[in-house]
Amino acid sequence: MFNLEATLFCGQTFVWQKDESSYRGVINHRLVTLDVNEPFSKIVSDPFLRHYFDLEYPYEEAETHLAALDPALGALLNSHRSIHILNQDPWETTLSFITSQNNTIRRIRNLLNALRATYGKEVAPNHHALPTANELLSGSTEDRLRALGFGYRAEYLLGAARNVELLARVEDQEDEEALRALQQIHGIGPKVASCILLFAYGRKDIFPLDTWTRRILSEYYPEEDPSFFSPYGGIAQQHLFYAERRKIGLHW
DNA sequence: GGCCAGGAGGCCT
DNA sequence: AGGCCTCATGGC
Repeated sequence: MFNLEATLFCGQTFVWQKDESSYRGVINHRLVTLDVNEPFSKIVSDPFLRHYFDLEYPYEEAETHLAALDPALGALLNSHRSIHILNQDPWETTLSFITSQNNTIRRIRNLLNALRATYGKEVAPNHHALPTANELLSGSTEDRLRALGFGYRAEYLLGAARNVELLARVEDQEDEEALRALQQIHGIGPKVASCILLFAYGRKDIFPLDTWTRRILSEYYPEEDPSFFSPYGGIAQQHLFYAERRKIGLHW
């Protein structure tokens, strides 16, 4: 099928946790539990999960194209076979990546869990969904979000909630237009906008540039820019990032 | 062990 | 170019 472990823990989502027997995550107001030993039967047979895990996308085609660009990248793709780009909920992705800015993975997870527990619906015993934009606007204030530890990101979250209708239009916009539209939201810059497009809207050619991917590019592809990987920059970026994180043991 | 400075998958002014 | 919330981390 695909590499579930890499797909869930390559940095595109913060909602999944793993224990001895299962992967667990609340996505789109639903608790999903996958057996660690045999996760794919449930995924394949569930239309929502098929879409979430992007089963219909031709990854072989993309990976063949990328492998032809550079043998080292080809080897990487082969060893990861395959990282899928999730089709996540746009609003949840927006919350997640606004929270991620200038922050560590551990803290991002803790903050999002606090947001769930405080404002989200309990969809299963002890499992809360992320709050909807309306739930956040009706239940929270900047001060309350700061009290949870969001710091200066507090006003960004509320601003995004007030402008949630912008997300509905992205589906019909080209990449460049969508990037500009998302950045109209206070607190969403190029990096967060790119992550939303790639991880919620399946824009496979979006290559989010952050401190990690800039460094990776300058180290391994000093002569290139993200367009080198076009039209699969997002997929390439995910493999490069995952490999770099594994190399230094930053797995979470 | 305790303390503290710099950094963490940016963005705004 | 600086400042920003906060906190886990590593260096002393």
